[in-house]
Amino acid sequence: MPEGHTLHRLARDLTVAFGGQAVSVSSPQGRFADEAALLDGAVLAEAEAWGKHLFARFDDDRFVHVHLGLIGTFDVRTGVDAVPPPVGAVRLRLATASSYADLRGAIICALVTAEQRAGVVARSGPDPLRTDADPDRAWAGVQRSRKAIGALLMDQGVLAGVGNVYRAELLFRHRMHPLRPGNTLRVGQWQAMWDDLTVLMAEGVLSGRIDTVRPEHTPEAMGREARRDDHGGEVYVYRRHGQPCLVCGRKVLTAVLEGRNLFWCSRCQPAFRSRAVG
DNA sequence: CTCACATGTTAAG
DNA sequence: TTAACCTGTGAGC
Repeated sequence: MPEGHTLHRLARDLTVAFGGQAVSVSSPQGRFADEAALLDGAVLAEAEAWGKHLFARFDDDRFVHVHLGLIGTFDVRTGVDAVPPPVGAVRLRLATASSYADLRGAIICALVTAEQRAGVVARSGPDPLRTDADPDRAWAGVQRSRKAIGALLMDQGVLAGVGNVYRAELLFRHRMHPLRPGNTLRVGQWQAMWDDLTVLMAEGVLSGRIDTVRPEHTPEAMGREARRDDHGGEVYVYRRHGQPCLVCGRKVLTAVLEGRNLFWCSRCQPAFRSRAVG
């Protein structure tokens, strides 16, 4: 679940549920108990996402900084008759009379200052989901790097919010080999990828899923049987290794790059060949 | 039921 | 490079 779209969706839901209200803050699991006591009863002004980081702003410019990591969840429930007892290891619970939100398994849950929040933002690249994002900053990071574009897309200091699913799918949609060096891209290629990301991820915020298959390639349009992926969306290559490419039929390949699984089609995303020699 | 692995990142070795 | 975070899902027995 937790790529950038998930965090932006969560920020929206938290703001709707708690924005402008005094919130009961607790830590049933205990690891956030001291901080929760300091915040208990304070007004939550708004929640905001920056890449995969989430910040909930409380009175006096205090922020709860959350990063879900790989396994974290933050469940927001509104319109309840009564707030139920916590289930499992709830590190942070926000609650009002009619809403509650439970955080479990997060890699970061901390009470931070505005300065600390600004530091996280400063270390992040532009976020395609933010209207104030500057794609040229990301291009600068891509253009000067000899690292693979498949690694740069996941580098949160180059751009913020892309995870393994969006990486695999964006590269497929642009027919780009994951190992192509960043400094071999043309600016037009990067602009097209960035523009595509802003649309795809904004759709992801609305739907809560990652859907990347174009209408002309859906199973229905291709006369194939419909299919459902683990994560609930329709994708071209993510975790489809060994299965036929939805466009050309060749087997989807997989490899590990910097500790993360990579997926691509060898025919649709041919290896990049430098023009420098020969 | 138990086990491995996952849309992520940091810190220790 | 590996463990930790410690949830959720799917595969396999």
